[in-house]
Formats: sequence, structure tokens, C-alpha cells
Amino acid sequence: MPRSQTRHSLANQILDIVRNARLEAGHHLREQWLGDLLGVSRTPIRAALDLLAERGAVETRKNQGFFLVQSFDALQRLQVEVPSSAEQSLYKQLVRDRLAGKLPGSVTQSEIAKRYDVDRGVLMRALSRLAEDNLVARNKGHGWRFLPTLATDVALRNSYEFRLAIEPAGILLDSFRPNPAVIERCRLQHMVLLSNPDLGSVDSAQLFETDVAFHEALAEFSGNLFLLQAVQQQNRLRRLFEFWSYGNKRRVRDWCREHLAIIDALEAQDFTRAANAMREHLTNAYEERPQISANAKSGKGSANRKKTLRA
Amino acid sequence: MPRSQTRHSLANQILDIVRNARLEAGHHLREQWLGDLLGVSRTPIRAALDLLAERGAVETRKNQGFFLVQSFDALQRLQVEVPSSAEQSLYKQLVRDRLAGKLPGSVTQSEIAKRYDVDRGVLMRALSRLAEDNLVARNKGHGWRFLPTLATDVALRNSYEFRLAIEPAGILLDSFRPNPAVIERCRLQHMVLLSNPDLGSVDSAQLFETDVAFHEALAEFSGNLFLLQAVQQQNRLRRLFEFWSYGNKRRVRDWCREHLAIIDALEAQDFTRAANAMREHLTNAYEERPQISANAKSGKGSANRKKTLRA
DNA sequence: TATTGTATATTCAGCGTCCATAATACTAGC
DNA sequence: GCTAGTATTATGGACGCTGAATATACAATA
Repeated sequence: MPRSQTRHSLANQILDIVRNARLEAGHHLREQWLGDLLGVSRTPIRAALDLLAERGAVETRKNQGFFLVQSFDALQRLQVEVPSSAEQSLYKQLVRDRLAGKLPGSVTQSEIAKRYDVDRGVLMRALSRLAEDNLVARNKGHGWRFLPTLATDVALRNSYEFRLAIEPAGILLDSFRPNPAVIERCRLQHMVLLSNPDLGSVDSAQLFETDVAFHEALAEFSGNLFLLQAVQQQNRLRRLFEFWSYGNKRRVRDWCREHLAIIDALEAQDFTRAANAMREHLTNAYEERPQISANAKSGKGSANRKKTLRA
Repeated sequence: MPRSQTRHSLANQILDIVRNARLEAGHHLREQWLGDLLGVSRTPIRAALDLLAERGAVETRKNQGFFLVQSFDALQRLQVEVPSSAEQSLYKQLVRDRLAGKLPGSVTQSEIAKRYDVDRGVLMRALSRLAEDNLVARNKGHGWRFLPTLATDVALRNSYEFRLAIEPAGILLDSFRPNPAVIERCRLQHMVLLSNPDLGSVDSAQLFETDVAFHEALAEFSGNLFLLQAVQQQNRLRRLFEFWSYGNKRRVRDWCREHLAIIDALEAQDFTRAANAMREHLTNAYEERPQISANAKSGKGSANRKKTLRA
């Protein structure tokens, strides 16, 4: 929630709403309506709409408010880039350097402040977020220590084992209630991927988000909040390790098919089959797991970033 | 890690060490040794030992340091009470009042500051801790909202379901390695409880800690960090709901026996049996789950809610 | 030599003030 | 009536300072 990041973030959410509701050009975007949907007051909504006006997605008419310039499908590609905060890059940098073995298991705030030349505010926020994600913990006295969560090979294995314990179990709960609309949406996303002859044109982030959306949707269906939170935590973790380069295109096709098989079972209300399929899917995923060493090498996806980690 | 709470906390940890190591009266407690064990420097250790000296557990000899006055078993009962901070009581108060329906789903800082007459520092820390425990989350704009985690009936059920998914699974992992010493210690604790003719003399906190120690030990044996973290989170949550009044003494004896059965299976290296026993144990625990009404005593506010779970 | 006692250097958390941002109330236009 | 535009109130984060708690270095003592 920091900074004017919210403006950008809200702008993106408004775009999502437009796309989801399939609004046409000329549609009147009422401020209060958006505010209610997003749970904020008109003030920040207005700021976000101003931003979108600058980008040409909407226009403002005096005393009438904001109107869509383009229809929802013309906006498919538009996305307001969220200015990455210093905090975020420090977060990533810390994870990166720790993985590369450049940081000791225990560090103090000022060591970091000196090394990366950031001020306390940024530093504290970054460390807090790392703590939230269970990547670091405060030492008893001074300093912070990295948790073994960041010893990737073991952590990766633990992660799959953990998901294997909870995700199929979630499907088998009495409270499990798949939402047809969400499922259909999910299926579509996967079809799009599969229909793409060369997955090369699809960027990793999109692949990953499709994957995440699928697993989190199922976790949500389970009706169990703890399960959902656990799955979300796992995904946040997975997002970190950027060996989501998806070099293995075949594997992508495979998991798409596996996801679709699970979706089929869900639509047939055959939850036992779905759970089994999920179990298999996770097992496969682990067996064809991304190679850490391969990733730690150069991280194509982030070539523009400083090559601090691989000498 | 706030305040001079650390002194008291450290003092208790030192007592634990003495008991675990079964040290005799007159034993020389070297500062650096304790510091290394607890991961802090000599300064706070010294403060804690001073505290223990005040309580008569250790004595200080000029230029020689600290020595145990009583042997480990004479110290079984001693525990330094940690002065409860304003932050902690606010935390509890908030949970309590929310459960009793006295607080709305969404609150702002100053509403709370006014209602409970606490300053912002305390307030922020309490809210942060609540957020860590996934009990509240920040609203997008201003204010905080309580998460459904605090809708006790559903949450309790979710909690058991979640534990049922992960705890037995942990036992069945390849990496599961029970530590004989820890198991033995656990067994002893349970035997003590069972041998107690009238559990009335044992206070709830101790019962609860025995329970928690058992489950967390097993989670730790699993070698899976995520699983351990998840179990710990569940226990932190359970600690909150103080319907751990253990009014049901019979149930206490039952779960002691169930725990012991699991321990037996572990010592026989029969992990399948142990996992099954754990599954049964958790199922029983849910079926004889604590009645929420007992806690929400005043709880007119939640009277409507609590009926939903009892069949 | 190993450990305590003491002094000094760091570290980080508390606290107060300030200000960007958000919520709310109110006015004006359609 | 509803909506946008504008002003006002408030919230909670940012920033800097200070001091207690911690770590560290060194002297004293068994």
C-alpha cells in the first residue's frame, strides 16, 4: 500500500473491471460504482481515472465524469506499469543475493543499509515483507537471519510435499464447492495457452499467473480459509524463484492438459477423480521440477537486471 | 521482542535449559555458554540471571559468576511470570470483543484508540501481530478489517480439517525422523498428566502447552519447514480461543492416551500406524471440540452463530 | 587460560511531528 | 434524483531524534 503505487494499482484493477464486464467504448465509468467495487472512496478512484485519462484509455467530460474511449477488447493489452518501488527491488535483490550465497545467514539492518545504500524505511519494509513470507526472521537480539526456506533444493521439495498434502485434501472436503463461472474462465485461459502453436510468444509471467489462478481457485472452492492461505503462501514463494523461465515448453503443455483433466472431473462432480488427478499433477510437476542450477545461472527473464548473482 | 520482556523470557528459557540438562545444585552457569545456546550475547543473559538470582533460583559469587542454588527437579515448578504488556492485553481484548460481536468487521485505528484508550504505538503493534496471525488485514484505503478466521464456528472446523490434512501427512513423509530424546520427554509429560488423579490441580496453560509441544514436535520431525510453520500457526490460533478451559477432564485423559498411542507407534517405527492414530486423534478432538459458548460467555452477539455447528 | 567484570560502540525501537493520501461533507450541474 | 466537482476532516505512513537494549572489546580475577 505504499506511495502513489496505489494509483497505478487501482488503475489496473479498473481496467480489469472493464474487461470483465465487457464494457464498450463510451461507457460512463461512475466513480462511486468503481469505489464500491474496489472498496475505496471516490478520491483514489478519481486519481486512478486521471491516470487512465493520461494514457488515453478514458476521457473526461466536464461535469459529467469519465468515459471509456476504447471498448474492452481494444484494452486487452493495456496495462499500467506499476513503478517498482525501491522496497520491491531491495526485496528481490536480497533474495537473489542470498540464493547466490553472497549474504551470510545472519545480517543486521545496518549491514544491509550500507551494502545497498538504502534508508531505513525502505529497508524495514523490505525486511517486514520478507518476514511475512517466512523468508527471514528476527534474531533474538539484533539482526535478522535467513530461514532455511531459502535453501532452494530442500525448500522446493518441501513445497511440493506440502502442496501434495493440502491441495488434493481440499478437493475432498465436504465444503468443497466449485464455482462454474470461475472454472469456465480457467478452462478458457488454459485453452488459449494450448491453442498457441508456439508457446514462445507467451511470456513466463502469464504462464505463471494462469497456473497460480488455477490452484488458488481450487483452494478457494474448498471453503477452508487456512488451506487457501497456505496455497497462496506457496505461490508467493514460487513467484520468487524465477526459475519459472518455463524453458521446458513440453512440460507447459503437459500441465495444461493435467489442469484441464482436473477441470473435467470437477465439472462431472467427480471429486475423487479430481483429487487423484491433482495428486498426479503435483507429483509430475515435482519430477519435472525446474532445475535450480539452470536458473541461478543467468535468469534470462531478467537479463536487464544487474548480473549480481552469477559471476 | 519488545521491552524488558526479553529478560523474563530469557530467564524462563534458562530454566528450561537447566531442566533439560538436568543440572544439579551448585552447577556453574557460564554466561557465554547460555548466550550461545540462546543466540544472544552475554549482556541479556546476565540480566536474566540477575532476575533469577532475585527469585532465589541461582546465586552470584563475586568474580565467579552464577551458580544453581537448587537442582533441576526442585525447579520444576518455577516459572518467571512474564509481565503482560499493554500490547498483549489489547491483542486479547480485541479478539475477545470481536468474538463477542462487540466490534464491527471493519475498524479504524482511531476508533480503537478511543475505545480502549491506548496510544498509537501499542495499537500498531497489536494490529501488526493480529495481521501476522492472519486475524485482521489492512483495508485498501484506511482501516482494518477482521478476517473470517475469527468467525469461530467455521474457523474451528477449518482448523481441524486443515490439521487433518497436514499432520498425518507429515508423519508419512520420507524425511520424517523422530527424535528419540524428544519423544521420551513428551511421553514423560503425558505420563505426569495421566498419573495425576485429579487433573483439577493442573492448570489449563500447562495442559495446552503439553498438547502443543507434542504436535509441534511431530511436525518438526517431518523435516518439512512449511508443515511446521503451518502447525505452529494453527497452535497460535488455538491459543487464542480460550475455551481451552478444559472443563472436560475426561477428554484430557483421552487425548493423553491417544498421544501416547501415537508415541508408541513412533517408537516401533510404525509410521503408518502412527499416521492413522493421528488421524483418529484429530477426528476425535473435533468431535469433542470445545464449546465456543463457554468462551464467548457474555456473547449475546454470537449466540446466533454458535448454533450453526452443532448437529 | 577461561571466565567474569566493566567500559564502549552499535543497533534498533519508541516517540513526536509532519504531510501525502483517503474519507467525508457539501455544492453545483445534468 | 443522480452524478461530478470542491472543500474539509482524518488517517496513518514517513522522517528524524533519542535512548534503552544489545553486542563487543578489553581489563581483572580465579
